[in-house]
Amino acid sequence: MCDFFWEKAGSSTGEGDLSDVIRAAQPAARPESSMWHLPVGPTASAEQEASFSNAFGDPFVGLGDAPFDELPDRDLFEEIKGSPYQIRVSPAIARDDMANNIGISSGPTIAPPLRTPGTKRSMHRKGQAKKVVCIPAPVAAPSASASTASGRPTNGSEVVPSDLWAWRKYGQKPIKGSPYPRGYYRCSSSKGCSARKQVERSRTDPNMLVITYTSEHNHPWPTHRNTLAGSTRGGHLSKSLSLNPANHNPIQILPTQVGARDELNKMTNMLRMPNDVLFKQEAVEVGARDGLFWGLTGSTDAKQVEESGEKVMDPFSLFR
DNA sequence: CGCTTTTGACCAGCGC
DNA sequence: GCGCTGGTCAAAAGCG
Repeated sequence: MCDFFWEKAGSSTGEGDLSDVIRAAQPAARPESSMWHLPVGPTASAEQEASFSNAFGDPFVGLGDAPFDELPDRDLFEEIKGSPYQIRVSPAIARDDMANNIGISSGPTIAPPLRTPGTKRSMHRKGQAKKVVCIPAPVAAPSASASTASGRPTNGSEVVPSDLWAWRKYGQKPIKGSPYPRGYYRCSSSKGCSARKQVERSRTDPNMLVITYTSEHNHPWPTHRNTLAGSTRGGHLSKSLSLNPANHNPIQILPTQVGARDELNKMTNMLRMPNDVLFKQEAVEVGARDGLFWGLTGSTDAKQVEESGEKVMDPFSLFR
């Protein structure tokens, strides 16, 4: 299972119902909407893959605050279906009782979020901006899975998707009820930045990473990342996925941008590959290049774009 | 030297 | 008040 949260635009209190979410997602009202897409899971059917492919260029599904404690009723679900924003969840994490309660299949196109009880602790932190995203866990090469780039044993640490922000790990704790530890990261791009993120594997779907972002960055994107000394932050995309739920990244791949369409077609073909590799690894890269995760890019590419002053990213540079 | 990760200790909130 | 749990701190050590 992967926990889901609905984003209520303009609010970080975690309050509000799903209707607010849908209305807030209307393009006219929120053109800058930085919605997130939940990739179809590894068991996607051809039909689901097609739906996934068709999602290129679509707005993405919103995630964020407001724990969604109850399944939506039929009317609300119809409202969701009528919205321009589709809600996709991994079939692997769509519950059977969703279908029973709402009369839909647990396909990828539209499904209600999971029941997310929400811990008392998480609930008591009122007023703190929080975004939760679920992504396919990057699959590291065997040689890299057991140790960091610096050669230290990782003691079970995740291969954490990186982004343009510099994160410094400051703790790791085993979480009760989960076989996987949770890593704690803070922004090291700027002193005094309160941005934090937590990374853990979904306890019921180990192929998914649950990343919780807390607080916003109080500074612009770093012009360059800090020294990599002692860092595990490599620039290799197959091990390094970037995502930016704060939607601060000015570098985005859009289907209409030069070179992007061919790349998207390529991704579409990739998505038709009926194997786990696609969804466990390739889909991550597809998501990265497609903008399924906004502003995904390797640090090198970001630097190149920045230095050249261009805002259009060369997707093929990611293969170099 | 300045950065990183690792890891045990410490602290605070919550339930009983 | 006590114990459990999650979140943070800080020392140690490695890397470029």
